[in-house]
Amino acid sequence: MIKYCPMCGSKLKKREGMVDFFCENIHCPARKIEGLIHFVSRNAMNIDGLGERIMEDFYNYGFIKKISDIYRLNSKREELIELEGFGIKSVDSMLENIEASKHNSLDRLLFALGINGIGAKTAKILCKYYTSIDSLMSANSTELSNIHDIGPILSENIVNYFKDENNLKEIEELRNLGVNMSYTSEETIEDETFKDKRFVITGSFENLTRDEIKAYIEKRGGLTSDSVSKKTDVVLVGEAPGSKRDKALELGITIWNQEKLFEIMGIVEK
DNA sequence: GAGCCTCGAGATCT
DNA sequence: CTCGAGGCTC
Repeated sequence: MIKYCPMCGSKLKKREGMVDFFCENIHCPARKIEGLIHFVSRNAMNIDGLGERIMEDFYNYGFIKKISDIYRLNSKREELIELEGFGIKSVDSMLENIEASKHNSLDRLLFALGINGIGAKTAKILCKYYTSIDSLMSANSTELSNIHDIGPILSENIVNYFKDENNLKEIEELRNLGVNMSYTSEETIEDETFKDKRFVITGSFENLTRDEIKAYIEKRGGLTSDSVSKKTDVVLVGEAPGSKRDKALELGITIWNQEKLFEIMGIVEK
């Protein structure tokens, strides 16, 4: 079944293993909006109060056409307050959150930029070798390929991204607007309960998001990943698990249900 | 020992 | 999908 983009009429492509469709047309407004939404999203720049809905509206009103516009929004304060559904409080809180995001570490920014193939994890890996965006920008593909987990394709994607005039311009704009471009976050491990244990999470848990569980595990020296393999130590199975549960059973991997997880978290936390 | 292939593992970033 | 390990060939 072929689907078409409601925004520009181009064909929609399905991404392998992903639920969403995306528009083939690089210049499609829908794609630009998607990119902007990605930029502010939880695991990227994490700007609260500027969600999907609002971003779409702001794009259509012309307040935000490109990512650097997010950091120019404070000059539109008076206009924003006049908008329906907004007031002094919500606008100021949003602007504060935007301001705060300027201090994010480089790995968040790298992920937020949406470089092809560079997700949250790969962004962190890159930051271990390049602690500022300038050093990353001046790296060539041979050098990048030498990094474990970065191969020729990712290297090319990175180099090409930083070759693009528009991208370079945007990065300079962001820099001038005060966005941090160096790696500052350090992994804080509280204890080693889960040292070198590999976890996979499937399904949902009461009162806890996946990210919270993930953070909990990582703080205790554990690792999380998205796919089950024989290297996985524990699979956390919540409500409505996916095929990961089946795979865990197939491979005979330890399974913890919600009860077990909460029990362990209770013991560890006291 | 370079150049292939295949395959398991793990990340993808809209 | 991409990466890298390991196996195979020349």
